[in-house]
Amino acid sequence: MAPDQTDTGFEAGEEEKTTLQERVYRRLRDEIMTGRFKPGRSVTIRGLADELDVSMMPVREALRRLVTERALTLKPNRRVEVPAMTPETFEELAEARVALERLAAVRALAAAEARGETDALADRLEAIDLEQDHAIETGDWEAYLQKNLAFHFTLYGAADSRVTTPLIESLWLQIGPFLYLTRESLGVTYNEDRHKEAVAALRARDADALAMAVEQDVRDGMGSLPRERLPFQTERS
Amino acid sequence: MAPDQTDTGFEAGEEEKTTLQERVYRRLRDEIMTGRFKPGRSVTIRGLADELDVSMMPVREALRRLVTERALTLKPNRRVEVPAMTPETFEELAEARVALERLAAVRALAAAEARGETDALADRLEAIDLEQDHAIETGDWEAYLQKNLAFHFTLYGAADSRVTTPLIESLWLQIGPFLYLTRESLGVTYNEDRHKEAVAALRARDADALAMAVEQDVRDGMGSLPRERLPFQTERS
DNA sequence: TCTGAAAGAATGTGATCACAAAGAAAAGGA
DNA sequence: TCCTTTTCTTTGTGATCACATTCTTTCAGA
Repeated sequence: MAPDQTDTGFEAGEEEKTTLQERVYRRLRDEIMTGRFKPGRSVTIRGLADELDVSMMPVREALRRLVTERALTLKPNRRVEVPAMTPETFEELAEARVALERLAAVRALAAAEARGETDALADRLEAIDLEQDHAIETGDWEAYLQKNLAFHFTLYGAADSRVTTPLIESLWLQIGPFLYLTRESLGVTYNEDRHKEAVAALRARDADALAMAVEQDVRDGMGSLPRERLPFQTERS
Repeated sequence: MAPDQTDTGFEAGEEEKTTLQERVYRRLRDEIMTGRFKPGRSVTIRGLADELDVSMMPVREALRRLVTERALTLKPNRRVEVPAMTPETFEELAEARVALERLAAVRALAAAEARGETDALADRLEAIDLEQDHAIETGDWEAYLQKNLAFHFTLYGAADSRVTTPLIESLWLQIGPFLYLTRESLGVTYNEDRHKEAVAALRARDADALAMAVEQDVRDGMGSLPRERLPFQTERS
């Protein structure tokens, strides 16, 4: 993993020599992403500093960074909390994902083709998709989400986009914790495998079909969740 | 302006009672946006702290925030600098703008229509556009950019999008300084007025036409700049 | 004149402290 | 029992300092 703030950081991280702030940030983000930080939980600088056995400074900067990335919210009281998800925000996140991930997918195809790595990329994606199928069969919700994330970012990573990819990451950071929170209330159900459609489009060098497969994948994944059973927050919990 | 980090902050700010860090952040961002921070300029915490007559802390947090928003870059040396623009990044920024601003425009139309404010919005946009025309006639590059920014964010602001608008702002923050830097090397030239097309589409409640007008406006604005004369950096300057 | 090592200055990171504001708890009055 | 007021605690913000790393300058040797 790169030592600076520009690395995507979505890969599982080995402990490396970086700044303390960076490690605190990664740890907190990981906990948020996997839903271990429940909305409404009090997040205080001193509390986390004690818990992580560091001083206030690294925690403070990590929290600010997460707030800037919208993984956390800064309330008018200056207090930080895990943001609550509303149906409106959820809808908007889905739309933004469609817009940006279509773009990223098309760019990925162009970049991979330019380097002659399109088929190699398709192979890698296919392998990930197989693992995801396995997760679905065994009903492993966390593994399913993990493989889904890997699929998408492996695809977009091929584009080497320093603009688009970070934007998409920001969206996942907002959606992620919410999806993990649904793991108790939902079984894994999937109608059509859009990932296989995407891989096929990739092999066919069909940008339009690829964009459509990605769009449908996003819509399926976020739209199929039954609204009334999602853990939207109306009050604190 | 809101006291927390979620406000867009693109409006001209009156001095209000916020945190020191917030004011430092706003000031630095404004200087970056208007190109007063030339790429390659050394940006140090202590230097800015002395210059702004505050301690290191507010500057430190403001810089980190700007780095997270990609208005500044954190080099591997841990030093912060104004990022250089490359043709590839410029192209990608344009594509991302098209994707997100189409979405924001369509959402703005829907939201305005739901509140019955579509014509009022169109009126406001028309007024801004007139001012922009004036800026073009007088050859005032800064005013032109300023009015262009106002037009776009007035439109998107109608959507009340807490997800999409910040993403677009992040893109403008990366493009803005670059555009301001071109003010010496370029005259203001504009072929067709896409803003008028956008207003017309808004009045006609035609989402597709609106999206197309916005897309063309973005492409015109960024594509019409003659590549060879843009201040891309290959070395430090 | 050029190259490379060494000394000095400058910088980012992290820790600790002071202070004001916000929250929570306790006490007082009806 | 309920509401208001007061006290005490907790929290974020900003300042200052120490230390290790990096950058810059200086100087010696060829």
